Amino acid sequence: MRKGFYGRDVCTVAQELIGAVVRHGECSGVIVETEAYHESEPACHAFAGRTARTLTLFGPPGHAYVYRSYGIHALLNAVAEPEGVGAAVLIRAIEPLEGIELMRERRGLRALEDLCSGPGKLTQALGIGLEHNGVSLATGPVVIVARPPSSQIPRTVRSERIGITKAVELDWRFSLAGSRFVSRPRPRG
DNA sequence: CATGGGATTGACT
DNA sequence: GTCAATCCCATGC
Repeated sequence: MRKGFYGRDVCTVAQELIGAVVRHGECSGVIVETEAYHESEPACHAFAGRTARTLTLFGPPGHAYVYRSYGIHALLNAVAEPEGVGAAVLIRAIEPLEGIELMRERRGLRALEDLCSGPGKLTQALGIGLEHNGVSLATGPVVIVARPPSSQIPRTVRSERIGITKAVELDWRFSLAGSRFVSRPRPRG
């Protein structure tokens, strides 16, 4: 992504990441679903302030924040807002693009729609783990690349975030309209 | 130091 | 629809 992309309002970053490509090694996919999290609202890990766990959330924008969820899954976020502000965009689903056979091996599945249609699924498919916490998304090994400027601007749908118990009223979930690679429950429309 | 809950998934009824 | 698996760490005593 261009310089300065991540250091802006986290919702803007979340919406504009739809259509970008995330890549790790030979595997890649188009981002079709994201959620924004900000230190000002209680669903965000940064809400409680700086801790050992959330340190990268407050670090420079454009780096990966990877953490373990429910003791099992690694979830991939892109740190946003200026350094010192705790905010990140959760990558919730991607449309598989390259390295699909390797993704199928890692996931133990064949169906394209099931490979990366969830935040824990896509990290497993791409081979992303806690060891990638803090890496730069510009230099890798996990990178996010902008969609071609000539390509059409993706039509996005805005809805409530998934799986949280606090600040559920905020419409901070963004997904690619009509995509069958979005996680469930699907946004209305 | 003990405890409890979580930005989930997959297997099963 | 229900439910267990499994680990990090924030919180409270």
